[in-house]
Amino acid sequence: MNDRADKKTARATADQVAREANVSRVAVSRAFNPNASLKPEKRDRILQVARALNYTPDMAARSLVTGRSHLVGMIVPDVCSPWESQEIDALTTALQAEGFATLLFKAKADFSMDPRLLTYMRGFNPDSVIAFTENILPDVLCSFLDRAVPIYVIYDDVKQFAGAASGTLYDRLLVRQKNGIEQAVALLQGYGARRIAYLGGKAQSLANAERERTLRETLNERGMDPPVVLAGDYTYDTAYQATLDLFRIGEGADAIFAANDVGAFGAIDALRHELGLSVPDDVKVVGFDDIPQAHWKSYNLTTVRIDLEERVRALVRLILMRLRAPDAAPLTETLNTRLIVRGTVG
Amino acid sequence: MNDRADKKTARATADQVAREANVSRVAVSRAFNPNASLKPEKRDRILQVARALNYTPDMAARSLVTGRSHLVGMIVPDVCSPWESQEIDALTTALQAEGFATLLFKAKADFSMDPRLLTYMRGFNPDSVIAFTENILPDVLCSFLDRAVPIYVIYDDVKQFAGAASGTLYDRLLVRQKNGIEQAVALLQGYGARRIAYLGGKAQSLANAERERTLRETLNERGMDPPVVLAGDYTYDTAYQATLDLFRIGEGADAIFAANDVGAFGAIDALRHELGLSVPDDVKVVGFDDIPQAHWKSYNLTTVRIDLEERVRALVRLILMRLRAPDAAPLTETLNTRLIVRGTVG
DNA sequence: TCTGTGAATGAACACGTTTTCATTTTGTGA
DNA sequence: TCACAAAATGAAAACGTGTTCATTCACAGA
Repeated sequence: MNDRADKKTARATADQVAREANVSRVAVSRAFNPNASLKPEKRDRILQVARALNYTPDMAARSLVTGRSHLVGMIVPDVCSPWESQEIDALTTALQAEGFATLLFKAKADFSMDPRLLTYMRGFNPDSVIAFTENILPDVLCSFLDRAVPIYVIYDDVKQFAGAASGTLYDRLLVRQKNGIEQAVALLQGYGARRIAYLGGKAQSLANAERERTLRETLNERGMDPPVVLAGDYTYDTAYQATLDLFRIGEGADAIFAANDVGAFGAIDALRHELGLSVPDDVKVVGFDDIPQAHWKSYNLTTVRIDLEERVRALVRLILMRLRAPDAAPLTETLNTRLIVRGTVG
Repeated sequence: MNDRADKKTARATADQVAREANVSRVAVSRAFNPNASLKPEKRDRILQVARALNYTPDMAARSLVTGRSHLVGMIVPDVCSPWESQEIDALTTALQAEGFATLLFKAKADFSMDPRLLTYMRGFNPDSVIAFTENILPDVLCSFLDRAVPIYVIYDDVKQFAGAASGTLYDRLLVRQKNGIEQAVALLQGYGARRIAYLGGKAQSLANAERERTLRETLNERGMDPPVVLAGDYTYDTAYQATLDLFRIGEGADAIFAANDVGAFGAIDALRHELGLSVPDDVKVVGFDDIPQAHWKSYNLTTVRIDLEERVRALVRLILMRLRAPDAAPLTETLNTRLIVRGTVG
C-alpha cells in the first residue's frame, strides 16, 4: 500500500531531473538527444541523475511536439497463421533495433477492414503502416493516414493499383513469384505431372489471385493444360476437405500446387491418411512460403520460398527511407522467390 | 505532389472542427466523450463536421492529460511459436474491442529481458503490461513500470514469487496444470506405460519447471517411477534430436510427455520417420497446449489443453478490473486444464 | 588585449488534448 | 411568475516534452 502511494509520484519528469542535477530542463532534453550540443560532462551527470530517478522521456509528449510517434502500425487479418506470425516477429525485432515499436491491429478474418479500425489506428499517429490485408486500395488507406505513407506488397503484376488516384503516394515491395513458380512447374513437369490442381487461398487475397494467374501463365507457356482450381482460404481444414472433394467427387490430379504451405499440409494429410494415396508417388505436392513447419519430417514439403529475412530487410529499408524523405517519389524494393526442393515431388 | 502538399495540412485538430461547427473546442472534446454532458443535436452536428474533416482525436495528446494511453504492452520472446501467436491474436482482438491497442515488444529468444527494452517500453506509458517471458521478477518489472500493474501467469505453485518484496503489487492468472497432467498420466498408466520421459521446454521457463514438478509429483502419487528428463527448448528440432538420443544412446521409454505440442511433434516424427517406431503402439506421446496443429492428421495428438478463449477472457478481465481500481488488492483468476484424447496414446 | 567564431545555454513557445471551475441556460415545481 | 436544481457551456490551466532564438561562454588567431 505504502509502495502504491509512492508510485503515484514515482514517474519522474524532465523538470525533476533538471532540478536534481542543477540544470535547465532544456539540458535534460538535450542529454537524451545524442546530436544536441551539450557539454559531455554535463550530459553524463544528467544521465546519471536520470537513471537514479528512473526517468524516461514520455513518448506521448515527445511525439506531440516532434510529430514522430515511433510507432509502426501493422494491420493483420490472422496473427496465428505461421507465415504472418513469422513476419510480425522478424519485423518487430528489426524495427525495435531502429527505435520503433510495433502497434498491432487485427483486421476481420475475411480480409476486409473495418473503417473504424483505421480511424482508431489513426488516433495513434503511426509513423508508418504496413497492411498485411491486401484488399484495401491505396486511396482509401491514405485517406485515413496523415503523415504515414503506406507500403504495399505487390505480386508480379506491376500494373496493380493503376486505378488508384494518380496523386496517391505509396511504396511498394514487389515480389517476383514468377521465378519460383516456374521452377516448381518445371520440376513437376520433369517428374511427369500432367494434370495440376491449384489449391487456392482466400478469394479476396490479391496474393492468391496473382499466384493463380502466374501459375496459369506458366503452365500455358510450357504447353500444359490450365490448372483445376480448388477454392480455399489458406487454412488446413479447408484444404483437407477440398482435396477429398477433388479425388472423390472430381477427377483427381497428378499434382497439387497449394497457395500456401499450410494448405499443402492439409492436402498431404488428406491424400495420405484418408485417400490412401502416396505423396509423392501418386500425387506430388508443392507449397508456397517455406514456413518452418515445411521441413518437419511428416511433411518435408517442396515449396516456393519467399526469403523472410530479405523481405523484412526490404520493408525496414522502405520505412526508414520514407521517414527520411517524406516527399520522395514512390519507392520500390524487389524480392525474388525460388524453389526449395524436398520430398513431396519426386 | 500537390496531394502531398495538401496532406501536410490535412490532419484536422479539434480547433478546426470547433471553428467549422461554430462551437468551442471543449464541445468537440465532449462530443467524443459519450458520458460528457452535451446537447444531443450539438453533438451530432460536431460529429458530422468531424467526419467531414476526417478528424480523429490525437491519442498522444489525450494520453498526456488523461494519463491513459490505451496501450497494452506485450513482451514476447517468440511471436512465431504457435501458442504465443494464437494468444497474441486472441488477446489483441479482445482488447481492441475494449478500446486498447496492442504494443508488441520482442524479448531475446533465450527468455531473458534486456533492461533497455523495459526502459523503452516505459516511454510509451502502457496502461497494462503482459510479460509472456516468465523469468523476470515482479520487483524488477514494477520498478520499470509506473501506473501499470503487471500480470503474471503462474502455474500450479501458488507460493511462487513469495520472495518478491511484500509491497510489490501484481495480478495473477493461476493455471491449474494438475488436472490435465493427472488425466494424462492416468491414461498413460491405463495403457500400460511404465517408463515415462519428460521432454522439457526452455530451462529458464517457469512454466516448464512447474510442468516437470507437477508431472513428477503425479507420477509419485500414482506409485510410478520418476520421469527420465530430456533437455529441450520448446522447438521441433531440439525435441527431434533429444528423442533420437533417448532411443539411440539412452534406454528409450514407453511414453513421452512433452512440455508443449511442438516438442511432441518433433518427438513423433523422430520416432516414426527415423527410429521406425509406431506411435502409439510402441511409444505413446502426450503434448501440452492443444494448438490448432495438434488435430492435423499427421499428428492427431493427445494433449493437455489450456483453453485459449477462457485464458484470454481471464486476462482481459484482469486488465479491465485493475484499470477500474488501480489500488485494489492483488487480483487472481484461475484456469483449469484438461486432457484432449486423440490418437497418440492407445 | 582584442576580435571573431562556434559551441553551450535557458526563456518562451508550441504541440493537441482533457479537466476544472465559474458562468449561463434550461427545465421543473410551487 | 418566481425560485431552485440540473444541465450545458466556454475560458483558462494543465499534461511533458522538443524547438526556436537570442544570449552567454570558451577559445583560437592576430
